[in-house]
Amino acid sequence: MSKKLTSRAEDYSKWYNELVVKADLAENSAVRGCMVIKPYGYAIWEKMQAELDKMFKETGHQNAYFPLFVPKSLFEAEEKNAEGFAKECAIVTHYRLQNDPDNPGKLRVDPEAKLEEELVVRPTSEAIIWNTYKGWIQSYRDLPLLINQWANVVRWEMRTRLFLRTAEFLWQEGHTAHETKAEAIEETKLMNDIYAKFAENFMAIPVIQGVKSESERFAGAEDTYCIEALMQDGKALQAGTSHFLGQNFAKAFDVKFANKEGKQDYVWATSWGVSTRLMGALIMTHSDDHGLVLPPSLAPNQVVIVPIYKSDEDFDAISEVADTIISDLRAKGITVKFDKRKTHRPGAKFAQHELQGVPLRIAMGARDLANGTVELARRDKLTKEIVPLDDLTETIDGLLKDIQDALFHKALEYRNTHTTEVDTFEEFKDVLETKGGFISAHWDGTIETEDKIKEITKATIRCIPLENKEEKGVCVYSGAPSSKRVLFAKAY
RNA sequence: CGGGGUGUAGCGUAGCCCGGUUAUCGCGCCACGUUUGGGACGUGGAGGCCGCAGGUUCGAAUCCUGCCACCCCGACCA
Repeated sequence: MSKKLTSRAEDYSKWYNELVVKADLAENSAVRGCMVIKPYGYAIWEKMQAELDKMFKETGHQNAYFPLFVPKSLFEAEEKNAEGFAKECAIVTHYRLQNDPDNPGKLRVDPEAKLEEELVVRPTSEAIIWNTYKGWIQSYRDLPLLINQWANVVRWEMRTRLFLRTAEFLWQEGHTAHETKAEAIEETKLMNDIYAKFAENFMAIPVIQGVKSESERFAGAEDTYCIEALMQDGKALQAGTSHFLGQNFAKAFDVKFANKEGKQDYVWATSWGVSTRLMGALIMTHSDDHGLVLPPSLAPNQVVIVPIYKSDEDFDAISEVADTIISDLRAKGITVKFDKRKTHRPGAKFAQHELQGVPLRIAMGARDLANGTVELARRDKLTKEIVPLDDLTETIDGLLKDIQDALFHKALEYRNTHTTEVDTFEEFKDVLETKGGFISAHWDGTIETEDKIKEITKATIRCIPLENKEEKGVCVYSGAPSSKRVLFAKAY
């Protein structure tokens, strides 16, 4: 087995898969297309959950939980939504097994136990939630209703990939109901903004906020806002979405309320979500050939201490100093792990912690004890320095902030140098092929052009960026007039 | 679901074309000893229905047929 990861130049997909498995984040399960998230990977997910949850609650949202199963009749109530997800649904048709008379020791589905109505395993929860909201909303006094749920969903995809597209995945989905259209749109934008802040400040992943074109829009939505990130191989990844659902679900599920004038009106809705896919974004944004690189805010352990010793006496002496360092760091809110395993040599520990992306490593041996120093190594730049034990806590605190910042700016720099404005289709194809990344170009606004470009180049419109200014131009493909540049890329 | 590829120990593999001793090698694993400032070394050891089911043959990992699984490229998608 090679000690290094596969070179990404050779095969980015393989590199990604190897990294996910070797860094102990996740692996494929025995169930087709499903993923086992291992403890280390799950610890990262928990950190993400905690931060998102905090941001949701700060903006007035509450958590709740709705059923995994959606009766087919409810599922099909909002037609566009149902149609959009129909091709990737897992369906429960029976509720009992029995001994198979033809195969002793085996079980079969009891044909007598067929459900009256099939149950769809939720690919998303709008249907079951709006059916419930119907009973919760009667008056404007019940609004806004701001609810989020942490759940698993199932989408029976043809092709799957660890974290990026698994048959079952974990996510949060927010579902809100509002009195007015303006308020619902405001909520949609607010949540997209929260996702952008989370991605950039917490995960150190720069994102572009924008609106989806009609063909990429969520089934059943009036408008889909999104955050788009650029991966190191030049492909784009949709990292989060926030939908303005208009009154589509309110009408489909008959959710009306009495407004201040005493008249009945349908409520306005939003839904928004991010998933374990964000972990894929994390891996593909920051990692290098030594393994994962974690921003300090997401690392289960921000610092690891590796003792280097020959005798038990040495170890005891090092442990004593290490204990002081640990309590100082913890007092400052920094998470630290003392890797005191006697079964592994220092070199093996170094390699493992690098693979797992621990931001800072302290190595301490007899030499350091004598000098009152430690060796401090930072994961992102792979640099090492000898630093004095005095004010080590401050040094580390500063370095962690610096790493968080450096990771974001490195990724931002990459995105900036891989975002290209083009004005001709020749240039479009050339940039896509030779350089990749985001392509900013004029588009005539038609689905036909979008489809044609996709067919020829495999690039899709990732979004119409919110920050793009009005600019007169002509469509890169059709030559028809256009008022704004949009962002194209090959996507995951 | 179309096109291509691969299934040999926990992982990565040799052998297959041209059938023939006890299935190769590396990593990992176990024991003991020596080691420990960047993935240690030595000695010994355990681990295989060679994807599954048939067939051909004195004899099959190897040849034939069928099936299954996985990977890659499409279509689909957060």
